[in-house]
Amino acid sequence: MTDTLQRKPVSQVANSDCFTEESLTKLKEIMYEMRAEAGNHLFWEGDSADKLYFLKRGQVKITKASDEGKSFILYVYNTGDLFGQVDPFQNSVHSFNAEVTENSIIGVIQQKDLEVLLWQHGDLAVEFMKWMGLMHRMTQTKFRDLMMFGKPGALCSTLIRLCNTYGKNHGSEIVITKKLTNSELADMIGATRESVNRMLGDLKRANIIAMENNYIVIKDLPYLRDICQCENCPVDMCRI
Amino acid sequence: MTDTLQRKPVSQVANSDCFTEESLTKLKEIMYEMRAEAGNHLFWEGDSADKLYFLKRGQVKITKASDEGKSFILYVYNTGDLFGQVDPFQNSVHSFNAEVTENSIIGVIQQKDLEVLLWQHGDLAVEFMKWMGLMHRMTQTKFRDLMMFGKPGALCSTLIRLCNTYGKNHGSEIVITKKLTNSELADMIGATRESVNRMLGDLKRANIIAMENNYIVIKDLPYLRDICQCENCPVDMCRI
DNA sequence: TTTGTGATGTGATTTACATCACACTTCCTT
DNA sequence: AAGGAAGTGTGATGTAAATCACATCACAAA
Repeated sequence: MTDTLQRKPVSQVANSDCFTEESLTKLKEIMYEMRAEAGNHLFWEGDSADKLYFLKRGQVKITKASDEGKSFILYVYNTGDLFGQVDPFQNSVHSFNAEVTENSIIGVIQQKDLEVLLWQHGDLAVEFMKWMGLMHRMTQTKFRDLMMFGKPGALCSTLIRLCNTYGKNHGSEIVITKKLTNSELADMIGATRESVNRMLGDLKRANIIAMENNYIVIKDLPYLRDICQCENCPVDMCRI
Repeated sequence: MTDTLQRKPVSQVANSDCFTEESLTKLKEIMYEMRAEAGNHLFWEGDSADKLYFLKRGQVKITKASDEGKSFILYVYNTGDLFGQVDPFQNSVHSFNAEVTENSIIGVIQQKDLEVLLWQHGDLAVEFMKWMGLMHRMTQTKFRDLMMFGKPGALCSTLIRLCNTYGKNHGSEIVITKKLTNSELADMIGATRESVNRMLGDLKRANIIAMENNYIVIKDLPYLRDICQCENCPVDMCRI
């Protein structure tokens, strides 16, 4: 139940860990591989949503842009993550953009093929349902964190999620092994760069976090937990 | 594509409409029925989450309370709605409270029984997956609306969702056939009662909405749509 | 008929956060 | 090595929304 025990030894956990080796193999069999360059888009809002994506390597951000030009980052997916929309409508469209932020290798699954697979393999269907449930809960808890505890709470929640996704233990400290700009963090919590900068400054001054050659280091995780009333949920759920 | 065409003739649409009659029957066969009085709780956060609930009659709100006593309403479920958590963890717990707000008759499905059913019936598994996808998107779009367009945007989005859930056409106007207090609306958008009151006042003065014996009537839906940059998504998704 | 209770409506004040403006740093390029 | 771009840090100011503090209203119960 301690902070360090809960976190897995590896620095990066993928949401496809929900699946057994066999199920993942079955999914991989119906994928076709594609490459996408950083800066491209996998899909735009309004595009029809009938595919699932398995990120074999790279990074994809799910974002939403407002009319005034502000951008909101809903998810950041990394190597090993599975994402996409499964919808009951024939002509369903995406509500968000998928921005490729690192050169990526992506396995694409057609919804029709997935349906056949789920139809055939009950065990996969059950695992898939659990994976979907997990992703939904991740959205819900993030929603709660960003709505209920003000911008500082949203930032602390995001830092915790970054720990769970990219964290590497270093004694009692946790290094977030991923460079992040103030602007990126701002877009993740719906705040401005300036606000994030000031909040991070406060946390540094209070010795809650520190910077080590441009990586954020968490020195006092319980403090962050306290601010966003974090209940120490499973790392697999509490992610970016 | 017009507003009136899009809305179904019945004033209330249930999320279980995602399922075929046969599938719903299969689900009903593994339910056991229970009754719950208004004011009780179906579950509290921290309770183990291993059940699904089918609301045969009544109303249940999914809420979250902050330490400072503020309450946030995540969902409002009504007759015909299916809800609950399906999780990959053995000892998974709820992150939210389920508050029974009207005397209800509820069909309870054990996760284990559901798994067997999905395992056996591929067609049900596919439908179930689509239902889960729809619920997830509902959460995502609500998240976006409440985060990106300020409190007025959040309120307009909520009014539109209320239309899609409880709306009844009356000529060019839409009556929200459900009494709502300012406080309730406030808890749905994470604002204060006073703010909601002022915003509703503004909308009334601008002739966007009106009150008719304590029911909200929407007189200018396009205006609401504009404020929260609503893209006219399917009514089944854009709900409370 | 009064009294209590929950809801609405509204002003004054405070607070949180965005916006604007600009200096400073890093590091990449050619 | 100089110039530029991208990022950081921070003050001053503006604004949305919360908070506080009441007045009023509707209506049910005593």
